[in-house]
Amino acid sequence: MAEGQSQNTYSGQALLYLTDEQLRQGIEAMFFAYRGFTADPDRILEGMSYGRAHHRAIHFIHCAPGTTVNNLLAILGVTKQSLNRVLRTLIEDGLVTSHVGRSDKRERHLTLTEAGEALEQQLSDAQRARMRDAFRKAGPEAVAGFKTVLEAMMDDDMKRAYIALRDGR
Amino acid sequence: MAEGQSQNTYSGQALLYLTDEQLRQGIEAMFFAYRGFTADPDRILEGMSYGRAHHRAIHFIHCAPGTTVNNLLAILGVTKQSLNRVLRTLIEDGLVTSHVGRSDKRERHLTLTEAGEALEQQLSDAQRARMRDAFRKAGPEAVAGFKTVLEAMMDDDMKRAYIALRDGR
DNA sequence: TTGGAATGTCAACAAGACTGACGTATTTTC
DNA sequence: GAAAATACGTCAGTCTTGTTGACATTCCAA
Repeated sequence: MAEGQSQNTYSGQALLYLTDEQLRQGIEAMFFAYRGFTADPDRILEGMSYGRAHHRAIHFIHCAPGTTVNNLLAILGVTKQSLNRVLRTLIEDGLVTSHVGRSDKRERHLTLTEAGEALEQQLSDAQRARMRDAFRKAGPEAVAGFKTVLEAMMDDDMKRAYIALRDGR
Repeated sequence: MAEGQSQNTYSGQALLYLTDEQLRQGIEAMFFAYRGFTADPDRILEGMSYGRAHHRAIHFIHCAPGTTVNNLLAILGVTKQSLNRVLRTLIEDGLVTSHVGRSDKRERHLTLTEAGEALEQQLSDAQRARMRDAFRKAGPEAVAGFKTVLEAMMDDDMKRAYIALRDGR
């Protein structure tokens, strides 16, 4: 692990947090933390023939009720065919309703049913509980830093989607 | 988004960063940031018949040269069948070598070949570049908070693996 | 009005995860 | 020394979730 150490020692002390070793730590922290992040909802979903993809769809339909398939596509970053399979099962199972658009009949507007909202609640309760524990342990300043770094790590279009969701509420 | 607001207003100001809305923001930040986090290596890997699973294996073999299959299994959190498929191709392609253990001949010790190290370098350069940009934009205090929150979000055994890797260097 | 663009659906396939069962070599335990 | 446990590999089958390709419907603008 000696490679590339030299290129980061330009100005002595101030940039020590940018050494390759620190960056590698950050990378591994992301990897392990993401596992924890998804563990609880995954556990709930397993055995009910749903997966993480269903969770994501439910999450964002809950946040933006009446959103279109295309809109959801942009947020989730998958192909429409992939999303369609997930949506189809959710609609069949009565968790999501799909309404033909009034002004543009090509569009389908998606909404959670009562059952869908109930599952969303269950999933996000579990995920929030972990996030809340982590936030509480870390304290408000750490949480601010956490969000700052994550935002800086996003692709530009993902950042736009994130900001739009955040400010749209 | 009116549900559950009341349960977090116990003590007025101090815990505002723990509202459901703040937690939801954190959840979405994790989702979007993780996409950015994996985007660059994914782009490099695509078209060379490797995927994210290969990247993860290469990463941790690089970090702990001579590690055993069992060890890697524990860190990656997948089944041996799943890991085996990945390792087999990496060994066939001459990126990883597998040596029978000296003291315990049941074990296989895994190491990156020169070609393997080259690919690791290419992948981690890309991932570190993004992490470095994010860290630099956010500043040292934010980075400290970022790591604190991520660590608090891990499952206990993942945290142990993370700490061991961190302190083992 | 007609042809292109946009939206969404169906079908087939691949990667990567999983379980379960089995085989082999080696080590540990009784 | 025999039996149990461990480490690893492999075959076969399934599931989720991503991909492309082909196609129907709807809208809009030339």
